[in-house]
Amino acid sequence: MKNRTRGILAAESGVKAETIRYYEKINLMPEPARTEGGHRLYEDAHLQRLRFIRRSRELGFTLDEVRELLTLVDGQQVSCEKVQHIADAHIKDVRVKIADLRKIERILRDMSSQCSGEDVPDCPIIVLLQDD
Amino acid sequence: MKNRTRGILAAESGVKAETIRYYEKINLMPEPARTEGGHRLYEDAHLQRLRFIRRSRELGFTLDEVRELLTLVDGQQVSCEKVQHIADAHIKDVRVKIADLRKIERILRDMSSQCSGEDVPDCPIIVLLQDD
DNA sequence: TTAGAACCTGTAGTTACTACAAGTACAAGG
DNA sequence: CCTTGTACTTGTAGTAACTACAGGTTCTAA
Repeated sequence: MKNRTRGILAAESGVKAETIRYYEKINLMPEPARTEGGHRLYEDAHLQRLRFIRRSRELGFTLDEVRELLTLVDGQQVSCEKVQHIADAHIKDVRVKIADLRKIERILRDMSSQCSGEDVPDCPIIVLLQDD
Repeated sequence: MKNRTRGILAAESGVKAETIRYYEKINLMPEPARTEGGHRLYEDAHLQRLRFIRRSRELGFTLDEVRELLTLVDGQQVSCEKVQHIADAHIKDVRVKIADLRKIERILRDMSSQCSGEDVPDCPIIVLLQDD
């Protein structure tokens, strides 16, 4: 019910004011009403939508995935199946990323442990980075 | 000793030909000699440097970090201490990323498990995404 | 009324590439 | 020697998801 300016919406949603404008530009957020002078006025629906976007982004969904999710939300009845499909695909991505980072962490740890930290001519880390 | 064109260097290094040109533009790779007609001719040193860059990138170092590492390599004597410092800072970054992704994975898993996949009016995933 | 904060617009910068378009060089086969 | 096709040359624009201006206007509170 309450109308708010962009700065207020930013504070309420946790999304930066400039980002809100960006989301409007790429049609992720609908254009709000304006004051006579041209200032944006946001309603509760905007806040709800923006929080949805923020939460989705925090969970690592791309803006395209968020857009898909929002399309499903916008439809009169949400297709649970489709939502779950998007979420499950994303879980897979996240798991792959974790596995990759674990490998990287192990290699970095091994490299660093071989380095005494003293200024010897051939730093083991550099040598390892040069290996193919 | 062997000279090579950009395409050959790309094949030997595992870095795409266009990316090599990009690295030259941002002064990560030195300008190579040219044929009379203007084609680039790379030497072994270029290959070695490019492999170093590729390996560092694979381990998640940013180009700025790679640049720092290369500066240390370029110095007549490598400072092992500085190299280890960069590597250790990067390990920390990687660990933070892994921790974040684990949290995300758990939340996504929980969300998905609450969703039956049937088309009920309020998909639990959507509801959870709307929570603040 | 006036000062200053917050807003408006459009545009450029960020990271690390990738993908053109339009033209030139080179290597191999005949 | 000539042709043909591939690989090369350049500069520029696009990608994701913002972020940061500049230069000007509106709103709010004292």
